[in-house]
Amino acid sequence: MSKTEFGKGCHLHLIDGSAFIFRAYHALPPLTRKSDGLPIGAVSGFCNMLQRYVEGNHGPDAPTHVAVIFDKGSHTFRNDMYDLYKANREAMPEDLRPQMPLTREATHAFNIACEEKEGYEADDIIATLAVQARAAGGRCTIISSDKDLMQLVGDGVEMYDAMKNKRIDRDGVFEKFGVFPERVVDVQALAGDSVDNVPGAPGIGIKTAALLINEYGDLESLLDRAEEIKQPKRRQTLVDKRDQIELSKRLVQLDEKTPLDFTLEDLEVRDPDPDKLLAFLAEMEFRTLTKRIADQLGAEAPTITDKVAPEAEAVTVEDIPFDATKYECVRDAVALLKWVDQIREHGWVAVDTETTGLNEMIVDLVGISLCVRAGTACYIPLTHRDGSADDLFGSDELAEGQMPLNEALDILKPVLEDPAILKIGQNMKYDSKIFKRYGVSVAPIDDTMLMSSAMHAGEHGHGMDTLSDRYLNHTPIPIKPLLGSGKSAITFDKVPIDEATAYAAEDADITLRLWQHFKPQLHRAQVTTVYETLERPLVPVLAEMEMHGIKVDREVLSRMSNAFAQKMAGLEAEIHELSGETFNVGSPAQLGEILFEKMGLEGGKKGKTGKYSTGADILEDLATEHELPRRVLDWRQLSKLKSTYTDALQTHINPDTGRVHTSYSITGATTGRLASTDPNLQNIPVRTEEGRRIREAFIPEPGNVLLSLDYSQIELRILAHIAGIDALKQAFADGLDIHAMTASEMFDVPLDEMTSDIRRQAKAINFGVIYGISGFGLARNLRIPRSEAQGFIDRYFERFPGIRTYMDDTVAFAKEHGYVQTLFGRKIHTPEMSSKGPRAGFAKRAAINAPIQGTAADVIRRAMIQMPAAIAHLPARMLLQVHDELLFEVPADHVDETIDVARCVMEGASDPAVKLDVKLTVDAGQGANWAEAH
DNA sequence: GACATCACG
DNA sequence: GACGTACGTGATGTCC
Repeated sequence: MSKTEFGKGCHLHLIDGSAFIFRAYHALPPLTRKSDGLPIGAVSGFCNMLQRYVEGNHGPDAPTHVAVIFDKGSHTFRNDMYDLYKANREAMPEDLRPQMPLTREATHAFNIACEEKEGYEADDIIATLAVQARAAGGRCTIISSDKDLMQLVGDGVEMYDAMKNKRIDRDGVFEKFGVFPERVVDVQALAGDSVDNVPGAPGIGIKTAALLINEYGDLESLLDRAEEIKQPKRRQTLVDKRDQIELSKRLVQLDEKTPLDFTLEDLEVRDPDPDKLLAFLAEMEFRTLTKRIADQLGAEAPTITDKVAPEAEAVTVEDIPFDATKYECVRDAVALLKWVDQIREHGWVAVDTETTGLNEMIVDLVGISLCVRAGTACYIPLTHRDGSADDLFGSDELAEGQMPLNEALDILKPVLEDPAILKIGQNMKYDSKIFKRYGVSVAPIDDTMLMSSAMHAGEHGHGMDTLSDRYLNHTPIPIKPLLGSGKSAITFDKVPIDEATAYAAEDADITLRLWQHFKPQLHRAQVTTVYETLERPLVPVLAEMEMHGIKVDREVLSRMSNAFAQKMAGLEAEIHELSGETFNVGSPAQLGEILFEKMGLEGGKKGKTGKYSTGADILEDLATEHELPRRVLDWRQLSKLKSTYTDALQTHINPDTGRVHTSYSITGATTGRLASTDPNLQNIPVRTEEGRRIREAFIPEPGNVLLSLDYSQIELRILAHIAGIDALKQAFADGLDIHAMTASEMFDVPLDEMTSDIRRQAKAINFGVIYGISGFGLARNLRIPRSEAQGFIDRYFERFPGIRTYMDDTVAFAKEHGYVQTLFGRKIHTPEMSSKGPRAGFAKRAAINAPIQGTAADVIRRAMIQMPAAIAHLPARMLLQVHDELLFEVPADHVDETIDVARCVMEGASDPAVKLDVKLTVDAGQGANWAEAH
């Protein structure tokens, strides 16, 4: 094999292997190999990091040479100089030790050079190679954030912090040390390092060290001229501890002449051997990663055994009992700092906030609970009020024994924002919005609610009580007795601190246990990708949209409310006149009596409660013969618009922001769709002219416009792809009117002779197909005889036989597996599939619909997740999502650019995970309000 | 709190 | 052969 000589134009990547391993070990729960219980969490994380590294290595700056460098053994030449070097290092965790050789194997499996040398630290090898690369005229990037390596930066050598996605150059080093790389060892020699047990000069930290070095030029001059230092204590230290400081310098100085038995040329980038790589991953039983890499390499994924070692399963059972009396109430900084230490030790923490209500945009923070391992949790009360005080104003006084809110946040903020510490929550969107309002940006996160949704959508809800009952066999302390109900209900800040501690700390304890239960299961359920690409990344995106809100013009709504009230009064009088008595028009029961008893109209009883049904479709039929039903329909429309929209929306305008802030439920819909609440901004009227005008109240800030981009026929396009209907695909490719095309195919009418009525019928059929069509349903929708509707359906299946195959296959799959899947791997469980009677029909249709609706939901989720970065350079904001539509607010002079970018993201949202046979098309609209934009 | 009704995709 | 149905949501008002 001929090797390219390393030289100008070459780019060497050096990966700090030990850093990768420790980061992987602390970021993941203690995973074990299913078949024999071998600990493999760190190996798994390590492989994922390598994989992500390889994936990201394309483009102009790709490396030509690469190696992963490891530490070997614990005794190095530095121990010979100073026997206490790294003496206070904790022993390697028991479950990490057996994983060390596996990480080397993993590196070989990826066909990346893997180097280590007895007696030397990885840092020395890295230093030697970096210097060699520089000398040969090439460049070098050290993938690590270790400050000990910063002395190497400069002149073609850079560092890259993969975690923070940040390059570190000479300026970056200066930021960290206050000196440029060539003086870093001098500063380190003075400042010492408690982690590595480098003594340094007592009482001198990095800041002081940099100051001294910058003043005297370098360490040697400083020590020689130490007598000139003005501060007596500092002078004394430098004089007395000269030997210790010089030793420290030798300890931190990297050895750039490590003898190596390989050359730079040996590190040339090589493609992995698919067989070897996949065999290793399969041996580790990494199901998701094996499959993903197999797909990428175009190779077949090896099968992975499903057998479970009996002893391996037994140890996973959680035996620690819940005990609310063991929870700690943290009342001062000293106690809190102990918790911070524990959090840093573990690398993760379960967090829960207690607040004065449920609206994150309004409520106040009352307390915070933390948990680092099952049974070990605390509550930090912060703003509890003293309700027990006798004087009248007692309830406004802060209760005794709480640390100041700001002090607690100052201590917790670095932890909550630390990229190396995982914050675990149940519905973290809520807590991160609360924290955000107090200036804390929580990241990175895991969310047990989203994990449950990824694994169990369709099986049950994902609230904490449900999950705890189901998976921990423990019923949480109910909140009701603490807060009371009705008029006498209190807010959490009025709950006595001891009761609050038991309740709040338990929530964090439960959350941590759920996480430990769920995290290893994500892999087994094959939904890690769903969780990591479609669920978790949505949290910050939605949090930002919700907090930003949308401006609503109260005046417009108020005027409409008045107009509606007037019209309703008129209609009500007419209705009473026509019926001959005054009654509550809003009562379906009273209306039914009048229509079907007093007036004797046709259209009998229905409903389980024995009441007459007076739904819009029934009244619509009656309206052809009588005036009263029409009036009632009109009244109902106005009543709906007024109560649900023009009145209610006003109450949702936030007094501080003047905007309306909805809340999206990520797990609300089983299919993966979002749901919008408080208020629901996904059902603002649009279908009728009067209703549509409500959208005129949704407006941009002055100088801005509202921008609406929506997917055209996304569900039908996805159906065409999934069911493989060539005629439909072709029609979309040709940009045809899809409903007209369907009508033409079905009724043999040429497109140029199409009538709106025939097209309308075809449209109903197309939608019916998406919903799991039935003759009855179509008949009712089109108001045609059932036999005729059945004829349409038969004909449709004749013309598009692929549709029937899709439906049959989907139902069969659901029956066999108990779930169906979207194109992106989201699973929707169908537990009702095995039931008998009418429920089976529902389950069937839901199973047919779920992959279509769910895939469309996945697509727009992907677009939303990409959007913030895509529009970061623009002054545009994403405000709302309405299933297939995204609404933006943008200054008028950036409209076209925003449309281009957002459309590009939306139309390409399925790439590269899924290659659709059908192009996705996005329509755009803009205007001075939502009615104009849509 | 169940139910009916109706707003959206 | 009868059953009793379009899929997915949330908010409101009535009535018990």
